[in-house]
Amino acid sequence: MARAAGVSPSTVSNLLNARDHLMQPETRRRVLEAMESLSYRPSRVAQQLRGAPNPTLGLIVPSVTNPFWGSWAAQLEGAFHAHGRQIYLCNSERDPERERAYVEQLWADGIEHIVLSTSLPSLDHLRPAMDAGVQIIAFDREHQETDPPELLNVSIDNEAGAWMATQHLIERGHRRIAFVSGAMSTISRQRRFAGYCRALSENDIPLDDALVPRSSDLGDADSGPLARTAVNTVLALDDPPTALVAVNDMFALSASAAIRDAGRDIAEFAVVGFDDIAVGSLISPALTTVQQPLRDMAEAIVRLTADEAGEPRPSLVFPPTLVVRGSTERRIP
Amino acid sequence: MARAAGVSPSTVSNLLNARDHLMQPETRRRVLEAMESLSYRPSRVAQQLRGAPNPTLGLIVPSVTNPFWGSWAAQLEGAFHAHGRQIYLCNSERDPERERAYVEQLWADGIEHIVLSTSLPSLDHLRPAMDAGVQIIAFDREHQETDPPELLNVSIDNEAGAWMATQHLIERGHRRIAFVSGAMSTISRQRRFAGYCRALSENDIPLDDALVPRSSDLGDADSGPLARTAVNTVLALDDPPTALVAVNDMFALSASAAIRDAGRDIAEFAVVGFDDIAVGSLISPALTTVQQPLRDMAEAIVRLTADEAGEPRPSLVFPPTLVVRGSTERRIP
DNA sequence: TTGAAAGCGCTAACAT
DNA sequence: ATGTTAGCGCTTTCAA
Repeated sequence: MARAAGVSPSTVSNLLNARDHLMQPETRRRVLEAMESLSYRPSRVAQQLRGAPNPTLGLIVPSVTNPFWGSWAAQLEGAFHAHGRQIYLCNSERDPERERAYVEQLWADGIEHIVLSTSLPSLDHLRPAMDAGVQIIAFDREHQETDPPELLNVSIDNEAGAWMATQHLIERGHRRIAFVSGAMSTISRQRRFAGYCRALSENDIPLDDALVPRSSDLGDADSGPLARTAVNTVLALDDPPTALVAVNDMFALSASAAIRDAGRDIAEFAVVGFDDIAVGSLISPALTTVQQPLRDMAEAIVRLTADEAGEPRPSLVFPPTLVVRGSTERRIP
Repeated sequence: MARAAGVSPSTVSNLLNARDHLMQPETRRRVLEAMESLSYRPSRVAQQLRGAPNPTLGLIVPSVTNPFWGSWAAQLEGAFHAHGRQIYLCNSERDPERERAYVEQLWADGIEHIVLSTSLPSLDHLRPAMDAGVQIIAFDREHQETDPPELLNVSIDNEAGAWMATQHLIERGHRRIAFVSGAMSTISRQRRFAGYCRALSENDIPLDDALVPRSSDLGDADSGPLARTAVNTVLALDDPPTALVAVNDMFALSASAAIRDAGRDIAEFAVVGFDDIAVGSLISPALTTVQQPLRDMAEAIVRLTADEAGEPRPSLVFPPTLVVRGSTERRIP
């Protein structure tokens, strides 16, 4: 391009990088004019080859179909937008191979920071990228003993959240409480289940495996069939539950639908979700759920990525909040 | 890297690009070994500087918070994944400036195809990128007279969809039908409104402006307050509506919540949405809505982006489908 | 105040 | 069967 303005590349570069104090107004004008008429944009690709960082942030989520992940993406996008930074969102379906491919693609595009919202126990598939200096921030995944030291984890206390949900039901008199989830192969789900177990145990309610239907499918893309099977299983028990804790709001809604479809009155049943998706407050009965402080978490991540490397940066755990609504109105005498 | 394997760069390049028929097994081994031990990945940045295309596809959506856009993103991602291609999702909040910035960022990263799911009437802000050869495919935006010829539009027939929704209500006996939307500044919303008007007109029902509350806010991120205001306005009329058509499912759910909050029995009211988000079928009453054939549309886009340039590629319009569920059960005698 | 030259990592044409 | 060279578009000395 520069050539077409009748000046040397370095002159253009100088102007581009605000090193134009000493520049002849006339020259500047000529260059600016040529830029405009050619609608020239400096090639970020060339800049990156020279070592400039790609300012964009990568965000990988398990399933954009689940509105929770959409809200999280929007929240994080908003927080970074306020700092003039953009986000590329990637959908992994929680497939480690897909996750690896996205991380390597972002890496290949020179992106330095990736927020990985996938709570898989092992992060081995990301080793090469991490070794190459890609900074990974894991979201929704509490710190593990075996994690590499450069990994940052940002999460709520999932165990505490599920404990609150379960404790709330117990306080309303429920003692037969099902736990509805897909596969529990992620760290956050394991923690949620642990919170459920602790609440039962603290209240001297024995854990009944029959109330925790198992599945090997995560149900991220579609919780419907899994929740239906689970609900039908527990409703068929001799001593069926009067309440259920779902591993997330989509499971809660799917389970509620299954209860209705089984001909039961949903008002006779208490349901608690997890995540606080927007529709939870629009439906009837409105969904009691556990809320994550997404805004605070997004801002913490903005700060983490702005930090100069080298400083000690601990993993962060945020407190969840129980939001009580109509779906847990009923009290058991 | 190559240097560290004791061979020339071209040798590495040859191997990388499967031009290794004539290669000494011993040499190949040495190179492969060095790659492995350094966990070497060819720099896509350098490759792009040499002219290689970035295989990733850009997808810009108005609001990842709306589950419809999440489903669309997942659908398109799945279709491209089947062809070994990845997608970067960007959230524009329907802000033209944000949209422009994302398009230019994708352009700067060497991405050639962008699916732009924003139905703004003018696309002037994207001219520079389009002139530079970035292929833009507009989704949810029917072709306009003033569109540049290289623009491809992929959309449903929004007018027909809204006509079906309104006609359905009329057939159930409703004659006072509100139209609930945020700002109608997008092409798809204008078309939907046109379909509503045509159905009324064909049935000799006068269009009553009082049943079409106006707003200047699109309500993409949060339809709640807009829907609430709209509902309260129409319910306060002397001759209030018995049914409503919403511009999308989120507005339908928000409006239903507002009706309930106003103390009305939702069963006395008929509601039709638009988009068929997953939760619509999980709630009670389940939401009657207009479905878009997302799978077909995603596959059409895969084909469009695979086409060699130069072939004539017309804009595509798909037919919507009315999905009747419980929210329009009631008949007016 | 501006320009010339080198080099980032890769590929393609050409040479050996 | 492998190496050499030039150049993609930019930035950064250094020189003029």
